Amino acid sequence: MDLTVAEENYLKAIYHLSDGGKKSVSTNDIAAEINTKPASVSDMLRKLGEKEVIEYRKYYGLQITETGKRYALQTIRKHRLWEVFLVEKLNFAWDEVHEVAEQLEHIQSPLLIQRLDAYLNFPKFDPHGDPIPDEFGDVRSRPRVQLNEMDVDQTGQIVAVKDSSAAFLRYLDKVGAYIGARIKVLDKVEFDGSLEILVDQKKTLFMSKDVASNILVLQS
Amino acid sequence: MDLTVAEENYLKAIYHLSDGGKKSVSTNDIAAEINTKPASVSDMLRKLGEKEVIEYRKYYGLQITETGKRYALQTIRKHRLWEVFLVEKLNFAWDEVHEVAEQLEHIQSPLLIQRLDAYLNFPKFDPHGDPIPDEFGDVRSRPRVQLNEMDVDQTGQIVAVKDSSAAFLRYLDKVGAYIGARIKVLDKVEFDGSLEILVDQKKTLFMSKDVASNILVLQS
DNA sequence: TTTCAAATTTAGGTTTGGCTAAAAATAAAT
DNA sequence: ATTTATTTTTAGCCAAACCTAAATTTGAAA
Ligand SMILES: [Mn+2]
Ligand SMILES: [Mn+2]
Ligand SMILES: [Mn+2]
Ligand SMILES: [Mn+2]
Repeated sequence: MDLTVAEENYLKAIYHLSDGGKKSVSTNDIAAEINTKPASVSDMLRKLGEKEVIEYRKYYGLQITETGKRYALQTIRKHRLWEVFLVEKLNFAWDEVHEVAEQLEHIQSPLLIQRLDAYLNFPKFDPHGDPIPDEFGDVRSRPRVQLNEMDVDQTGQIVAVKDSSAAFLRYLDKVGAYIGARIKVLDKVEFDGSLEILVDQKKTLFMSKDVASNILVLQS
Repeated sequence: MDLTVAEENYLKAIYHLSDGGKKSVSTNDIAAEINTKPASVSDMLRKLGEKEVIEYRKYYGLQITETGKRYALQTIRKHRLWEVFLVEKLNFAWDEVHEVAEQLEHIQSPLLIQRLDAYLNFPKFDPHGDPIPDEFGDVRSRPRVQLNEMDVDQTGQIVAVKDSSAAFLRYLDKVGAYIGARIKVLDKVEFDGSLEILVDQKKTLFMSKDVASNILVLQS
């Protein structure tokens, strides 16, 4: 069976919102995620149910099926491989890749993805630190915590960002935070949860709790 | 104004069939070229006329406008740049690239094409020897003749193929003809137009007139 | 000049993926 | 146990891009 571009986008949104199939997802949440109206989502859910990529019970939520998960992961794999290509080979900044990858992820050609993967040297993570599923849909996830949940004096390495918006990524560029940076929590303000961190043993940085909650750290 | 994928494909077909805007094109020819029914073509021609990318007079032919030409050349540029990428970087064979390039040519991102062009070192020709229009739509065409029209003892270099079908390209691979090969016409059979050529001063090759007519040569 | 075959267009229908407005179901609050 | 607010679905439309079948136009042949 072949999915349309719209169906691929819905499935990807559902996969993300359900946290990989764990949580149940609401019609309104999907509508917000992909910028459509709830009425359109209802319609599509019926169709996805008929194609058996989700299990859909009207008025109650939906579950993504194993088949659906495979399709979603395939699209995510393509999205992230293209993001790596754009950054590594075409010198895109990490805040410029998302829109283009949203288009490229729908190109149909197994050979293309296989060759691209090899050309990029089988990368395991995309420019935002997100893991790239292998061709069978297996994801190697690393244990990671939100920076705002770390305690004073704890150390680690920035491995990913939760928010991939251009605004957030450019802010990180400006203050000198990047994937791979070694960090240490120097201070935490009780009142608002903001914190002071040391980056690469030389630069100190103040950030709000909101910013910190979008930075994911591998603790050491 | 933004064109849909279908509109881009129609415009590209019209550009090719009209030989770059020179000849007039028929509804049936377009239908054959893009595998649709004449009725669908009529419908689309009306729309393209309204968008003023062609000048359309019902029952009489159509002319592609300057605007239309610019769009067509933009799509052709993207198609050919992607073909170069697939062959040079991802090790696709020259008979494997067309279908994928048909999809990639519709990705919308001026930055992507600009970077891709630079990454490929501003190539002037695609893997089939066709010229790549520059970002302004200017095409640098070389004078070239069909191999079947050359006379005995004339020499030259294969610079392009007219037929880019996988079947034809694989045939050329098999017999050892390729873009860049130096050739000399050794003999021509009066009866059926078939000919014997010398490739790279070492290998002789017999081919039908039909095959020869799809090989384009820069004479020397 | 009439006739006729081929090319082309129009009419009417389908699928996909949207939309708005209205109806229905669920869940929360009295 | 009702009422009410929220969520979700249904009903009815629309546009794009195709289709088949029926009309129309054109141009060539009789
Ligand atoms: Mn992305
Ligand atoms: Mn990413
Ligand atoms: Mn091609
Ligand atoms: Mn080509």
